[in-house]
Amino acid sequence: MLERLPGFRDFYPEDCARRDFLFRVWTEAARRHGFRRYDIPTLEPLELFTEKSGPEIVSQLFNFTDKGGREVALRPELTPSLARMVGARVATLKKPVKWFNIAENFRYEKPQEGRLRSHFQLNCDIFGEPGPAADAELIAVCLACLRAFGLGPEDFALRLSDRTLWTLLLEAMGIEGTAAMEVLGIIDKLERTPREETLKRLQPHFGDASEDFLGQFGMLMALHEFGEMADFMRSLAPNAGIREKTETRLGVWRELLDALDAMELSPFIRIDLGIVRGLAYYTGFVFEVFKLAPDGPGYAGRALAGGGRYDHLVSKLGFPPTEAVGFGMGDVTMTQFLEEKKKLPPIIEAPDVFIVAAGEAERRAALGLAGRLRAAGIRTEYALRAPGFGKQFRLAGQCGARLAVVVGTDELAAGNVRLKDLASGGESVVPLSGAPAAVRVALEEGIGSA
RNA sequence: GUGGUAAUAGCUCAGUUGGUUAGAGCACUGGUUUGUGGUACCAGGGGUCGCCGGUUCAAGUCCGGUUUACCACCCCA
Repeated sequence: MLERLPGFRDFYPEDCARRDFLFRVWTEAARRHGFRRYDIPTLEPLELFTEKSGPEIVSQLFNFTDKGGREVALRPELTPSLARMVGARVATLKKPVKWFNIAENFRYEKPQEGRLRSHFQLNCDIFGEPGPAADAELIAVCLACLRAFGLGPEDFALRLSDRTLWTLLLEAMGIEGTAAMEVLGIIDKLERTPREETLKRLQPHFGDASEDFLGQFGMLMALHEFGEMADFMRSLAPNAGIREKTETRLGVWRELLDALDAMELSPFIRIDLGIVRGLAYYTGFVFEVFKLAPDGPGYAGRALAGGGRYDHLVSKLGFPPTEAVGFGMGDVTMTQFLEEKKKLPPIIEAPDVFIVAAGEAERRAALGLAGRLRAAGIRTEYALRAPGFGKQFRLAGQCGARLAVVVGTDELAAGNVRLKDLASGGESVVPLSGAPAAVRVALEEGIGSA
């Protein structure tokens, strides 16, 4: 038997209905925040991804040589394509550019929980605005995309961190450039790495003082109040230059937190410098959204969403420098989360009416009626192979139709059809010619059983 | 890429120390029912027991390999 490729999913109608629901909620949330939808090709030149992430990325791509000899790859993410689109027209696009997209992404990785070889991702990005107002706006739409499902601060939290602050901290400790990037990488994995292993990795950068530095990282990451964090950062500044840069950055923090507070989003925000994110291209505020652990204060599972500022990416791809901030949110983890929280509504795919025809003679009239009802926008079903009368009613009940329309011998002879409200059992007789209008009224008001 | 666990009907699973023709519930199809349903009753279809090989008189059951899935790593959004 032929099987699916590993890491891919079939979507049966009920799965598709659920996915449509997810996408619809996301789309509406994004549009409410003024984001416009764009789209990009599924297949891209391989170079687009190696340019951004280096040649190692190829091992994680679905890539091949096409019939024209081009090296191509299925997109693993859409940020590079997006940066290209924006970069190509950056001079004429009205700023800020606020765009969103929901698309399938592919990665050649070993499939595991919450992580397949194909998944759909919502992406929202803002280009052309360097100030924290853009970060606040982006965080607002990200939170909205979760809240729109009925999830609240008791369900999830956004952990907010800052690459700029980390860079300053490391600079204060005498670590800069690529060494700083490496240390950030170690910090990124701190939560899931044993202490001894972390110390070993810090050794090349801090030598015998590794233990002290790790202690300071730990203290910083444990601070979740802005005031405490600010004091801690000030206390570490070794000279006036870094002190001034730190003070400036803390001012930007204050602006961001103030905007989030004004939008009444503070209950969702946790200052948490433990987040640095693996990607090298992030430059400023970064964040990840986690579901809260059912018991206790911690977080559970894989990140539901993640994002941040990446001001250098567009220029790195060869376009004019353009500030950018964005986030992504995947359908796999999101669906799991919604199921867990019972926030997926029952999917109703039932027709509005089911037509019951008495016999062959009535069937022509029934088909004609079906056409007219459907033209009037009414979801209409009937049995393709007309079984007995009782059987047709059974089908009407099973499919969940709200109304049965009976095209009966006596009714038809008088130019009528009979409507039956399948919930109340109430019936009424209406003229065949006026059936669509009568059905519409019956769907809205129901038919009393009296 | 490494290790652990698992794989029996569309789904959830049972299947004794290896022993006749591999079962249940749900789902599906038909009938009871050619003028009243969803929720009654009866019947039916559906399986190379993931795949390949081995041990044995005999394998769903034991052994080896392989594929896939899940879990933990590695890597990474």
